[in-house]
Amino acid sequence: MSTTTDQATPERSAAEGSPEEPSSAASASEPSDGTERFLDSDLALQVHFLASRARGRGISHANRQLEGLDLKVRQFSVLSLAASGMNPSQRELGEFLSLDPSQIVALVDHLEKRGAVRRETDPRDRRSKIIVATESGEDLHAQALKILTDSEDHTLSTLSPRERKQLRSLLLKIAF
Amino acid sequence: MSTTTDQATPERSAAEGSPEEPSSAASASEPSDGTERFLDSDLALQVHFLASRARGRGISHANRQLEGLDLKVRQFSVLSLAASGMNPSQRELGEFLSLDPSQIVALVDHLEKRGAVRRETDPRDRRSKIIVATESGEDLHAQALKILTDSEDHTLSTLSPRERKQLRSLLLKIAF
DNA sequence: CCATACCGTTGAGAAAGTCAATGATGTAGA
DNA sequence: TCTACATCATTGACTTTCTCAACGGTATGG
Repeated sequence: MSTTTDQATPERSAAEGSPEEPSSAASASEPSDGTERFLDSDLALQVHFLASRARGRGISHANRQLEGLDLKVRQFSVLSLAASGMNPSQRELGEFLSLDPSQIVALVDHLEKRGAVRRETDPRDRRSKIIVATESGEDLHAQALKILTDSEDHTLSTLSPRERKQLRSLLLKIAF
Repeated sequence: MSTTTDQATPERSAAEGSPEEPSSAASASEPSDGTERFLDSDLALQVHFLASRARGRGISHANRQLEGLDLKVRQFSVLSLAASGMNPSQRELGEFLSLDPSQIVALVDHLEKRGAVRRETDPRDRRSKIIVATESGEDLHAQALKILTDSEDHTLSTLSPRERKQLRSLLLKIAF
């Protein structure tokens, strides 16, 4: 798909004055800078590149929206599983989130100090620590989930409901 | 545009004890580990999570396959655009790859020392440096592209050709 | 000529990722 | 039972990646 009237030929580069500017912190977005001409490169065909960009945009936006809760997507992912009622251990958290156990420690430490989660020694295996959300943690999670849902809705705004479903389904197939 | 808060880039796949081909006689279920029970969590519905995991797995595998060329996906992305004939400037590289200009400097420095790319001052704007691949750089790119194509083929092995096309199309829509 | 904006570069510090080692605990086998 | 080995959370050291501010060289518009 090409909505560009531009071509790959390096003819000129500065014929347009200054398009616009990121006036303050509001609308803005749509980083359609002028690098769309690279969409024809073979790099742009690679899924890892597209996934990286999509992910980057999504997480970036989500993190901005979460600022009010002083929470990051990274922390939310742990909190979310802790609040899921599925009683994940730290090792499981690491597996599922593709994070090193040492990072889980730091994440849980942070959330625990904040009073959002609690470490509970698994009675069946005292080496293992089950991470569960506190009441305020569940509160926080509910608020964050709402914000993230809206954020994702924004991120996927160019996709129809059907396409969104397809996207999730396809990603799920290759994510595990 | 500068993305304010962004998250990292997990490039590790804890879920892989043995790279290579899974095969084996085992039943080989979806998740390599045993954390599939979390697929019902609301976290697993979030596109950013799925994209992160998919991306992590893909890049991780790709990087392993590229080890023989002593090249990383990150470096390839710059080399690829340099070898595209589109004469990208460093600023454009940064925009397109969502990387800070300072990171582009480091990446180009590395590739230049290796003799894969060359900095050419843009005659139209002497502030700007056009990055072009050398002959050996184009060679390297060709080899890497082949490896990455195979790698992606492996990463997307659970998807039909039609689904792969859909996935690229959907990601493209939300990546820009 | 001057003010302003942009490009690449440098440097510093924060965040994230990687890896090895350790204490506590669990498990299987002699 | 005792013993060897594996697993879990944790710590610490280190590398990579990210983010931001500042600076010199260059362009652009008065």
